[in-house]
Amino acid sequence: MIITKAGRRMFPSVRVKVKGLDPGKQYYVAMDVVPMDSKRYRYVYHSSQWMVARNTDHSYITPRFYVHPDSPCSGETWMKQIISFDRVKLTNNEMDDKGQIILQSMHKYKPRVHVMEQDSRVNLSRIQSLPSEGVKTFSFKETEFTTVTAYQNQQITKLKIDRNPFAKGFRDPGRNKGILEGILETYPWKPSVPLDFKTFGTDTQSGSGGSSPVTSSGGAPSPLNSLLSPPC
Amino acid sequence: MIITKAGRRMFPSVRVKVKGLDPGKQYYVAMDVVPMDSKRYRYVYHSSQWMVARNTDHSYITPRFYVHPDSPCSGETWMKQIISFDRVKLTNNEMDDKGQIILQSMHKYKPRVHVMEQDSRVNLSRIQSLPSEGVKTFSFKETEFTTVTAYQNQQITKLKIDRNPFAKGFRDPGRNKGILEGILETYPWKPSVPLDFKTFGTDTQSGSGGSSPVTSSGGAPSPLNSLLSPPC
DNA sequence: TACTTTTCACCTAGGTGCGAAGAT
DNA sequence: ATCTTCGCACCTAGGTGAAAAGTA
Repeated sequence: MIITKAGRRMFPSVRVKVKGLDPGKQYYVAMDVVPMDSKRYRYVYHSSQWMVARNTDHSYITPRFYVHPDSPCSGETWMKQIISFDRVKLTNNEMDDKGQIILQSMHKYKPRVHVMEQDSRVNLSRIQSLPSEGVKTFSFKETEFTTVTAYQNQQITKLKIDRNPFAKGFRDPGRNKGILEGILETYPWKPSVPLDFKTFGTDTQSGSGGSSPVTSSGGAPSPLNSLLSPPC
Repeated sequence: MIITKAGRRMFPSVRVKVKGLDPGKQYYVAMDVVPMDSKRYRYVYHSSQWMVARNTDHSYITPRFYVHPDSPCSGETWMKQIISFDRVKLTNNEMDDKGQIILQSMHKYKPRVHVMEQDSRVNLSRIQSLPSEGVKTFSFKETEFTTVTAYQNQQITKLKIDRNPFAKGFRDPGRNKGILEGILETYPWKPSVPLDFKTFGTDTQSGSGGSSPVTSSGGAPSPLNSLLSPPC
């Protein structure tokens, strides 16, 4: 994943579905990115793989949280939409003052998604760490990535150019779809099983099914629903 | 002010400063637009003024609220920034389902700003009207406007073209600044006295001073301040 | 006649990878 | 030698009033 001083969006972005929430309760949904290890990597071109370049980077920085802009929002609303973190920005600037997620280049990371009830009456702007109760954390092996300041691999570059609308200007219209393209179009980008607030605990990986059918109840819409417009 | 089926931003937009809030408490800030009367107007070009065209339009629609996207937010944060409603959109489509503010063309309106404490434990998505306590409402004569689907007055058109960045393409670079331009540049667009949550009651006009100096206290910034990023 | 709707060129605002230049 | 930064052309996304066409 590209990181820059000014901050760069992730592509593809983290997108999840959630179930098992109480439709009437209010929740915050947030994301952070944690290191897989403390190793620095380098990409070996001729063998097309990442190798350990150096070990033990010190200076562990407490990860920053990105709170989903729809927060806080009712369980009902969270559950009926895809929750997309497409505005998260990654930076390598340790002095960043724009609340962006700070990472080191040439390292491996894993995004996490947190779902927390609002009514655990902690003032989110004052606590030092995530509350230990009323929070569920999810992550997926499929979303692990390596940070770079410039792409190391032609296939990744092509993937981004072909899939990211903002890179359309670099697309090569003359060429037929290659092997990679074929793989991409059938690849299951994300598990079809929604995050289950009731079933999973902290830092659990998904993949197998959860239970807890979604009770898609519905408080009657009121004239003032627009108070939280767009519907939230 | 232009209104369209798809929704049109206001220009200039409503912008306020607030003081007298409890820095530690959480507040919602919202805006709505209420009719000045139930009259329909027409613009008489040769006398350059709006005349009553017809009286008593029935079908009073409950105004929609636009909640400022930073809501909820601490009093401390609200008070240290200009609160801008530049993303509000006005529409003449009574069937609008995007939460936009619905108005009738050729009528006169007045924007209002509401500041309310969060802890009045009403679920905002379920109540039928604004709570009667813990809410302060402000409005300003300077912000009254008449709705149109096309400008009726060349001076207004020129004003918008000259001041709205998105209308830059229509600017006439050859012409010197006219009389209107001169007036505009010295006009006090908004009162310099911030809204005082403690002093004013419901639907009060500003203009004279309020008391209540702002105690710009400051809870020490915590690592998790970014939980509400951008700073809020 | 008196408004409203639609389409359009022309903007602002900002997200891409490229390639040259910079840094260590 | 290896990684990072910066300016750039080229996009997406969407906010303007003009002018033509629509409505009643």
